[in-house]
Amino acid sequence: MGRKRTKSGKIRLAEVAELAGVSPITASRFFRNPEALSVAKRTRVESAARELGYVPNLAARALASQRTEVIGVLIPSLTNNVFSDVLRGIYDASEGSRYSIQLSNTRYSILQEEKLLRLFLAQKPAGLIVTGIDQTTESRTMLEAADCPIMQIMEIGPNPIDMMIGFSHYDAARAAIAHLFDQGHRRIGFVGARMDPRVQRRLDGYGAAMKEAGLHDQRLIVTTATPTSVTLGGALFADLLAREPDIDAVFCANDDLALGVLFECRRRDIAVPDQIAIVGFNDLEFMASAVPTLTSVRTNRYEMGSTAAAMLIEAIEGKRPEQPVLDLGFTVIERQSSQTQRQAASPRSPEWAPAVQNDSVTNDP
Amino acid sequence: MGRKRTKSGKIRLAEVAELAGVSPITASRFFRNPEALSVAKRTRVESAARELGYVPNLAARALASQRTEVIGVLIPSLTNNVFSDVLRGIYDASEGSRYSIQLSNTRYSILQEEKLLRLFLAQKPAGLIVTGIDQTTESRTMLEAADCPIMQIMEIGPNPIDMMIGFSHYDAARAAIAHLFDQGHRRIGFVGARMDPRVQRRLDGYGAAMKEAGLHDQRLIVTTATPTSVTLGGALFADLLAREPDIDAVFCANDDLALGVLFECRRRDIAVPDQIAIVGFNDLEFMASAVPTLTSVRTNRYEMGSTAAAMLIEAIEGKRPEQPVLDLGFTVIERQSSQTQRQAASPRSPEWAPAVQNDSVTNDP
DNA sequence: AGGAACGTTGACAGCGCTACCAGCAACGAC
DNA sequence: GTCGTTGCTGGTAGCGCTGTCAACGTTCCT
Repeated sequence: MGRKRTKSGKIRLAEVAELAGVSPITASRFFRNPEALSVAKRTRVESAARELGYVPNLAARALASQRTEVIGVLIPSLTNNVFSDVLRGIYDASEGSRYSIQLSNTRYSILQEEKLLRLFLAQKPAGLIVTGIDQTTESRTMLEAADCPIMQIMEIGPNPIDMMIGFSHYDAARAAIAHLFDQGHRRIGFVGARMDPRVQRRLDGYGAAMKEAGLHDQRLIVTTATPTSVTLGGALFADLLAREPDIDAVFCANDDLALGVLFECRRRDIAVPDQIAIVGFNDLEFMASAVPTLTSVRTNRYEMGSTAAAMLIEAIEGKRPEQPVLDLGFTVIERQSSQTQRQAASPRSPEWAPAVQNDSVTNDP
Repeated sequence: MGRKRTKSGKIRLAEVAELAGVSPITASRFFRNPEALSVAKRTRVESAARELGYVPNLAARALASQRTEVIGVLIPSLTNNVFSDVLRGIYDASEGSRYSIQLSNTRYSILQEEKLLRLFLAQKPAGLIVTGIDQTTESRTMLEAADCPIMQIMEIGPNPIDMMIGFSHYDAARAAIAHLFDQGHRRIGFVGARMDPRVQRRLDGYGAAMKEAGLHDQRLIVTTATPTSVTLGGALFADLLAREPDIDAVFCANDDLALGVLFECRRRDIAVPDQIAIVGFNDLEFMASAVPTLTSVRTNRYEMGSTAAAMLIEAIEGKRPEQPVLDLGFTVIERQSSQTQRQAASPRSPEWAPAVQNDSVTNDP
């Protein structure tokens, strides 16, 4: 009958092995651990595989080996720019590795996260990336019991489940407020939307800084559970102004809100930064380009994603990092929107020039 | 010895079947086609599965059935807002279905796309979503030979591989230019970046409209292969102005560029729309919020993703749509940035108000 | 020279599920 | 009463790959 062919006409490992003149198991090893083969067989299998155009059947491999080569990723939003940068890092780092990414959207719900976690874990992923440190206790239990490496990203905190990579949103917010204090601002408002745990911690950092300076005032804080948007930034700022017309600065929980505030200032002919300073968070690309250029807290999102995926893959392959918690820090990028008159008088870049960024107040741990 | 347990301690279908007092194959059917079972057995299997907390092993299922429940998605960019909206639609529509999404990033390279396609096809996906209509001939051959439904998204054109959903970028650009003509503009510049095929077709639409009006001038067109950004919008606009100071409008290939142009106008004290009108493309959220509010061409991105996934799943399950090509149309959203003095004199929304959108020039096929 | 140690290879036996087809009961048509 | 026909159920036989462990040849040491 000659050599058997798989029903679908696809090449199997057995065919490769036959052509190479080795046993199937040896051919199998070639794909998983080539170093274990003698050079002679290695080249024979390699050329046989190439000649036949062999592609391994992942389902069969997963079934036989009792594990998959899938990294599960749980993020709260698919559309938030912040997460797309992180995601790009994750995908870039996973490319070229044998692992593929399985992505799911928790929509900022830890209950949804728990549900998805259960789904993921049931398929024995090779590793898992989850967002933040605020899982349900049930989720935490499952993650701790999981027999694969776990990476928590976006922020750092106590009691990592396994590995953790991010930065302190609390400290970042404090640094932003410190910068505003430096520039002489005192009545600093806070504008926040969505209020997920990380935004909440930024608010906490803001609150702590204000309290220490004896400047805290609950009425300076405007937040909403509504998803963030530029338009919302303008609306929240309008609320803030209506309540507290004497504010001299606004710290926005993210850059979209900051842009909305800027537009609202423009609508009302409020001079930025002379009448009101604006500071955003994340340092999205447009911040450097706005008029005036907008101060923001830069976070290393792409690096966070790529490092997380790279570390996770290392851990999957047995090389656990000596430092399981990595603080990627942040940088307050000071731009025109928060610089006082005196400093703006000798601008580092002329007003009309394509916005140039000047880094400062770095926190690189 | 009692009942056998899987090595990992997980519940297998056989255990469920045993508890339910049916054969494994009957239990299997319960999960794939419950209607085929008698009501009695159906409930027995269901409660047995629940009691044991059974979760099917997808790898075994894929191996035995020779097909996966994976939908492959190939998009050019993970960070472009346009695609994140589409993706969200795809993920939302796939949720609740049995299918999972396998995402890959082609980085705007059709060679990379071909490579990824080969990878995907080798794993026999249940269906495939690819971006655009400009595949390599090799890719096209593979897709046509694939034994799963294929969905092309983002635009429509002749010769669909299988199914197609999108809109005409050419027509959308023409509609935008027609609107500018309506408003009395004649020297209309084009600013484009990245220049992927869809941006190219917008440029073609612009060119055709200008030619027909006898206003075409190659010097009005500024493009670059560089990835798009707000900052780049400002820079390209600066180039355009340097070359053609007498332009009275700019059509931007996307909204980020438009925002950059707006900021650059502000930097140079150019009045918008009085001196120069601005029209963007995609109608991202911030366009309605800018000062002045920015005219744009709205596209139905989320709907595109969700409909594509829903139609694909239907097709996978044998219910092919009677109409395999779906035109989702577009809408020119006219805002302050392109409305002439006369009309602005009686604004539909006061200048200072939170931006309100007024839809018009709809193309809903 | 004998044996241990190492590097390399192969046989066997599944992994958990489903395709295929056969079997059986219940029912209606002729 | 016999013969389909339909609806449901089960047995058999893998899907393509890898874990385990034994066996082989070679080298190096004593």
